[in-house]
Order: sequence, then structure tokens, then C-alpha cells
Amino acid sequence: MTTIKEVARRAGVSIRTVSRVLNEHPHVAAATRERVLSVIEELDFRPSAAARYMRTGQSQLIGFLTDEVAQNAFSYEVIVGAQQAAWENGKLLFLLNTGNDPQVEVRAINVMRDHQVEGIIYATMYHREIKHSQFPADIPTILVNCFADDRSLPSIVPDEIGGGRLATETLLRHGHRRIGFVNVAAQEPAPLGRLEGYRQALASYGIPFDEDLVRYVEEPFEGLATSTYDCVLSLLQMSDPPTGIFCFNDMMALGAYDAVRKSNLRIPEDVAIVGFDNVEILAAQIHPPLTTIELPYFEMGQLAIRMLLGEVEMVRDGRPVQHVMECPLIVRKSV
Amino acid sequence: MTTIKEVARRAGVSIRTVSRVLNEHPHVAAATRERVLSVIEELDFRPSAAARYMRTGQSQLIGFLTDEVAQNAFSYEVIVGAQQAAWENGKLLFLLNTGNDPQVEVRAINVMRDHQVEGIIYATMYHREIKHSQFPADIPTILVNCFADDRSLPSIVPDEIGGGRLATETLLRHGHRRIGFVNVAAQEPAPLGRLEGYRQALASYGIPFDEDLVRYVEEPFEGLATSTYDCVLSLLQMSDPPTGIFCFNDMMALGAYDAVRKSNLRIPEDVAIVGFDNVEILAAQIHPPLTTIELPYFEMGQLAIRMLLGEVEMVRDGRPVQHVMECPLIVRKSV
DNA sequence: CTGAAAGCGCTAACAA
DNA sequence: TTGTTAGCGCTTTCAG
Repeated sequence: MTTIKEVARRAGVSIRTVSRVLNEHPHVAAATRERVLSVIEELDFRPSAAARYMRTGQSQLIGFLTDEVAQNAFSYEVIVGAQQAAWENGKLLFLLNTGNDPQVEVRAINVMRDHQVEGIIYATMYHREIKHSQFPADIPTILVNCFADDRSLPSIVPDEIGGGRLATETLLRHGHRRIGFVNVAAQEPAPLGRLEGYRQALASYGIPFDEDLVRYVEEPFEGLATSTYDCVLSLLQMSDPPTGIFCFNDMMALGAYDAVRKSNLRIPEDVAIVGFDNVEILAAQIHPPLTTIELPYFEMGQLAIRMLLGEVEMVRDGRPVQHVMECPLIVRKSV
Repeated sequence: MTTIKEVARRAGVSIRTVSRVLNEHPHVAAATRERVLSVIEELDFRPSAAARYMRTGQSQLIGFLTDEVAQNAFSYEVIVGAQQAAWENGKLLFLLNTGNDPQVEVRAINVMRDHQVEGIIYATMYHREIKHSQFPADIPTILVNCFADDRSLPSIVPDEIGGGRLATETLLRHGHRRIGFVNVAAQEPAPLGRLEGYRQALASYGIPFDEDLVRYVEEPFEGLATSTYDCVLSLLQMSDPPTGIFCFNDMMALGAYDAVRKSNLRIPEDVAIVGFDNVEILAAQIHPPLTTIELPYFEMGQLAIRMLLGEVEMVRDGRPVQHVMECPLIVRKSV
């Protein structure tokens, strides 16, 4: 490997001078600078990041830990956002997918420490609560799409309530008064929050909450759309059926579409549908294109880096901040 | 930060002894070992990866460069596969998404060099040819889902022809003799290869190639499914319409489904459909679930690492190897 | 079985 | 404006 020493020798200067040029210090004669630069070019020399770190203590590295984000067809956007923001600030991302294995998680954090990462971002696939205790106290850590049981770590989460409210209001604004909600059966922030938003929107329009219009689909993933199909079918067969349906996510909206078609109804003329997540590959391609709420994953990843860099506050009034991200409406043609 | 020196001091031994324990050298008295280990534990000491690299020259780092893979709803699996294989071998992945900007690409490669990565994996979103010249000759590089113009770099690509053949044969095996193919209009390995596979399968069954059964949809992404809808509709209105349709990808199959339904036909009873890509979120959720060909992204990422580690050959007969990955059939219910 | 000391490539305090 | 040199935390050669 080419070293600074070799460059110095060839340029006929000391390594200190090369170092100065490298770090753009002032007080280097222009001619010397040029000479050194040309040798660097000629040798295609690049200073070793490791050696540099040894002296400066700045690794320029950020650890990006996930449970299974990278295995998810949409939340991977959080990685793209973080990577881009990191890159723009001269930082590099270590990607570590733990597959939700606690042992791997512990080892992963240790590996991050070995490499002296300047910060850790921990992102989860689903919005949920996690144990904070696993993270080292001496490395700034940001939680994305999750939050610590004891709120001891700053976090970035989507505004589920606001999203649920927006989805419902969209239907309301289009004149719908009987609005069904196909939710998933889990005590998690997403289903709980979106339901709360649904109730709030209804309330703000003075519409009483009708339990019968809210249906629950069991996890898991497999056959989610099919279960939704059944729910929506039965919703549509009510004596006073809904004319608008809010689906917990886009995949489920797929099942809702089938049910509406099966009932010989049209979207959006007879039944309007709103989804959640904005999975482009689905929402933009189905017919008619799905109006949905976007989970701002890209922005969440970006914000995490900016917090780590100190551009956005991590602590306020002595308490770790929780940034609640707005989930915008993506208007297509299903409402 | 805790250093090896501090550990040595506390354990009352020399640095050398701590280093021996750290590296599991033999010739350390059990008692000494225990003592050192307990101090390490107590101090929660972890040796610095950078310092270690300085001496050993082994960075244990692998650079993972992509054009826009991480922005793609399905090919990100290649990252997961690589990350997992790397992790199992004690390597760490640097993720760098260039967004297809050549300038960023050059800088990214330089950054990889700065960090002395032991290898580079370059993965593209679409199967295509790339210029090889941008890669440093002194770092082992593997191309994934792409190949070098001059074949000077080892690569891993999916078997488009085999996949196209398999898709078509699946239809053939179910008795279909009039088989439509909705392809995309581009001179790229994927559309070209899949078409070739389609022809081969037909030929092997002694069925003449009918140009009229092959339709082309214009890129781009937007409205792909809608364009497919039109194609399939016209296919179905032929005097001698196909009873089986092979779609270039799953998203397009979505449009095909709509067209079949619109024609009051059933899947698979009246018209069978095969997709390509196996985008789970689509294929497993639509009704009926889509039979499709899988692009083995996970395995491709995994293989890239194994090649870099020397477990799989990169060169044969003095020429860089191109691994052509089989694309398996995923049987669901649309055939 | 253990220790002293050199040195990896770089930056920076100090000197010239 | 430039050079000398110490030292970052670790591994390793060579002695003991």
C-alpha cells in the first residue's frame, strides 16, 4: 500500500508537509502544495482511515442496526434516507441486520463498539416498544420506528393517530358518513393509534362511533389480504353498509378491492378506499391507484442522522426527545 | 476509552499477555488467563478494530455498493443475503447507495479504499451491462445482477433464459398451447433472455412461435400494470386467444389479473398466469395467489460474499467466472 | 509462560 | 514555511 511516507519521499518533503496538504492546512507554500498534490495523484494515494482515526479519535462511522427492516419490502427506505444523509456529511454506515435475535443484537452492538462508531441508529420493522437496556450508555443512540420502555433514548416514530385521522377525514371530506375500518388485532402503536385517529376524525364530524364498522383481521402476514376480503365482504353486506373503507395497510386494501369487485361495486363511485403505508409497488399499480397514507421512512432515516450530527436536538428539558413524524396523504384514485 | 494498557495494569500483567488472551493464544497460564478475562469483563473492554487493523492489515470490512438496489422494493434482498453471509464470517458491510450518479460512484469507491475494504460488491437494480473501468484493480470485486462490458470482473446474474423457459413450460405442462407473453420493450438481458426462454420452451413442445402472442409494454414503471391491462385485454380478444399468459414481472401480472377479470374469465380455470420476480407482497397477497418465477436475490448476495471469501471460485481457466443463478418456480394458484 | 520494545500510517505539539 | 518526533491501541519479534 502507498503510504504518506512514500509520498513525502517522492515529493522531497517531510511527511508533516504531506499531512498538511492532506488536511488543507494553511501555511503551505503553493509550489510545495502543488508538488505534493501531483505526487499524490500520480501514486493514487489515499490516506488510511484507520490510521487517521487512531490519531483523531474520529471514526466517521455510524452503526445502523435493524431487527428486520432490511427484510421488509417498504421500511428499507429508512436505510436509504440514513445512508444518504450520512454520506452528505462524510459519514459511513455499517449495516447490521439482526433478524431479531437478541444474541446477535448484543454481538452486533459490541462490533459497533469495536469500530468506535460515533452513533447508533436502531430501526425496527414495526412500530413498537423495545428494551432500552441493551444499548451502551456511552454511544449516542437513536431509535427509529420504536421507542424505549423507559423513554430513556431519543426516538423517531410515525404519527399513527394523525395518519388514522387523516385517512378517515379524507373519506369524510368526500361526503362519506358510514366508514368502515379494517384493523389488525394487536396491541401495538400502529393499530391502536390508527383506530384512535379514526375515532377522532369521526368525533370531529359529530358522527357516533359504531363498533360494528370496525373489523379486526388476525395477523400474521400470510393471507392478510384474504382475511380482509372476508371482512370487507361482510361489511358490504350489512343492512346499512359503509361507503368508505379505511384499511390498516395497502396489502389489506388489495383484499378490500377484491371484495368490492366481488360485490359488483365500483371504486371509488360506490365504495371509496384508503390504505396506509404507501407501498408504491402496490398502491401505484393496482386499479384504480390507491389513495393512501405514507409512512415517511426516508425522512425518518434522514432525521436520525441529523440528530446524531447535532443538527436536530436529541434532548430537551433534560429528557430525550421523541420526534413524531407526520404521515402525509398520497392522493390517487380510490377516493 | 478503555485500552489494553489499562487492562494490563489492573491485571498486573504486561500488555503482551493481555493480547495473548485476547487472541486466544496458547501458552498462557490458566490462572493468568482467568485474571485477565475477569478484568476485561469488569472494565467491559473491547479492543479497537482500527488499531488491530493497523497491525494485522485485516480490515474485516467489505464494501457494498449499489446503484439503486436499496431503493427497490425487491432486490434489496441481495443486501440481506450479503450482510448475513458477511456477519457469519466476521465481516462487516459498508453500505453505499450511489443513486446511479457516476461522481458519487467514484467517490464511494475511494471511500472504500480509505477504509481498506477487503472486497467490493457492486449490485445493480436491473440486470445490465456496466463499465468495468471504474473499479480499482487491487481490490477483489464482484458484480451482482450485472456484468462488465469486457467480462473482466467475476459476476453473478440470474438465469433469465432458464426462468423464461420454466415459466412457459409450467403453462405448457398444464396443457396450455396458446401462450401469450407480455414483455417490456427494452434491449436488456431480462426481456431478451425471458423471451428466448419462452421461445425455447415452445420449441421443445413443437409449438411454432406466433409473433402475435408476444406483446410489448413500454417502460417506465409508472402505469406498467395499466399498460399490461391493455395488452392482455387485446390478447384475450383475439380470435384464437391464449389460455395462458406469461408476464414479464409480478407487477404486470397485476394488470393481467384485472384484464382477465374484466373479460369475465377466471384464473386459472379460463386463463392461467405466470409472473416473474416473486415480489411476495404482491404475489402472495393477490387473489388467486400468483405462480411466479423467483429471482434469487438473497442467494446472489450470499454467493458474492462467499466468492470474496474464497469459498467459491472467482476465476476459472484464468477468466473471471460468471455464475448464472437458477430462478426457481414458486407455485401458487394462478396456473 | 511472560515481558520489553518496535512499528502499523497518520496527526499535531514543538522546534527550527 | 517546513521538519522532527511522540504517540494513538494494538500485534508481534525476540528475549528471558
